[in-house]
Amino acid sequence: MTEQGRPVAASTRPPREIPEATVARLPLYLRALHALSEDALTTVSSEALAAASGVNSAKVRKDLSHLGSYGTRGVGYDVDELVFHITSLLGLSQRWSVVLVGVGNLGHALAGYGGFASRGFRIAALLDADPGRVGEELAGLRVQHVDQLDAVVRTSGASIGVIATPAAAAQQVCDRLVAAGVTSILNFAPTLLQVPDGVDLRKVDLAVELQILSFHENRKAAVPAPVVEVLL
Amino acid sequence: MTEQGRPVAASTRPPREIPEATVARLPLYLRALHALSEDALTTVSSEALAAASGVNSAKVRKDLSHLGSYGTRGVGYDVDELVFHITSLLGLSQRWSVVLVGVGNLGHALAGYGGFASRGFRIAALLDADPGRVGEELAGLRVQHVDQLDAVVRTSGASIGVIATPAAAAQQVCDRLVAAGVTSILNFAPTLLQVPDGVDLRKVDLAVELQILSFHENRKAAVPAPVVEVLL
DNA sequence: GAGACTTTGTGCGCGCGTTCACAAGCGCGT
DNA sequence: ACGCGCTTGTGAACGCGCGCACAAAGTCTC
Repeated sequence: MTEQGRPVAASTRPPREIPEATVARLPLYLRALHALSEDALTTVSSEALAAASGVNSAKVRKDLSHLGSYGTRGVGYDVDELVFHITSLLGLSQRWSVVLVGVGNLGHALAGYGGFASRGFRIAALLDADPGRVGEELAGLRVQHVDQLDAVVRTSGASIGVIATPAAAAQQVCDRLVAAGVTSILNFAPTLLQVPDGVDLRKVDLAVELQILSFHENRKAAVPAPVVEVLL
Repeated sequence: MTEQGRPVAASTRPPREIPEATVARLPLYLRALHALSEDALTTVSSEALAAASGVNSAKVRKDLSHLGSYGTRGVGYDVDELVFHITSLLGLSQRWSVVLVGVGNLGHALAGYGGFASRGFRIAALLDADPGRVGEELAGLRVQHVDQLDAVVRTSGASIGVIATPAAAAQQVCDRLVAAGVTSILNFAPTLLQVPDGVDLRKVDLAVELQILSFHENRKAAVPAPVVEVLL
């Protein structure tokens, strides 16, 4: 976050396309680096960072090489420098405003989740379609009606939307968000959303995760004692 | 779910290894199929299923071919038959008991999340380390102290554990779950967990998802107007 | 100052997953 | 009974990402 040793002239250029798989790991590195930083470590080897992030060391080196060469052979990477560059590449040096739609169980949890604020995300507004929930105070914010969506997005300048509504309402909320100018959406509703080009969409599906576990659990139970035919 | 046309002798064999990528999509197909089923459709083409699941039709066919050939050329797939086979392959024809550790914001949301019960997952117990939370009633269950973990897992026969604790406690909880016999873990804590071989581990990291969105958002803002050097 | 040691950066081969494209198969209409 | 049209199932090419292994490059010791 602070200034590093030298002025470093040409290093600002984000060299080219960064592989999506690398992007997905950068937050992990960042988290590990913050932990290392709190332990007052100034440099870290790819091996150590790999261990702390749960990946392969070669992968770490290749990933970091994509954002320029900030390592020193024989030494490793400067922790603060890496933190700075990853933070800046991920766009976390600015605060993003996030609009959260759907204040049910999950929405409550998300609104109260500390991990958002700690990484530069500011919840700009909470919205819900249920009049019974409008006005409720939550995480220092007052829940507003979803009809306010357009106005709220525009005045807050939010470009990220989080959908935590029931599946049936998700597409409509999504459309409204897009229409209001949101260009990145994180969807927790268990449904397929259609977004126009230029809008990024990520999905977190809790039920799917459990079902994948269930598959493997089923396999574990079936292989040692192959009692599969009982079903017919 | 019901019996299909003929007795079908050799079709029960889950033919071989199913690619992990396919497994991850099966729940999506299942969801789409349930929707089709409610619309009283009896057959579905790979094209239609693909559209409903948000994937490519060739991928759908290849995925479904991994679980045996249940399609009819010129017609498509029998919806009920597909539902039956996918359900059974994913192990959803039995109810899995799930132990949920950590009843903070996220834990509350998870406990109240309907998507679990609707797919054959039964929350067997809620656990928390905070004595102030023990005894609280939630989703029809009483929160128990985490010291009960071993006993609860053994008596309920739960093989799936969900960790929704703070990061600092996650590894310890994980170790306890494994020691008690849990063989699949879904981790919501933002930390790297170590598990022994034979234990499946999946991770859901809300902060990481937002940071990935932030990266793309940052790119979108940077490319049209390349104002990146302002930071130095 | 030179050599030994450490660690980065990357060229390369491999395997998985995606997609195209098409032959084989099935039903329906005539 | 036969052919037409539709849809599956899959062979094959492609591309991405992973991980090994090593040369390049820097540090440290003596």
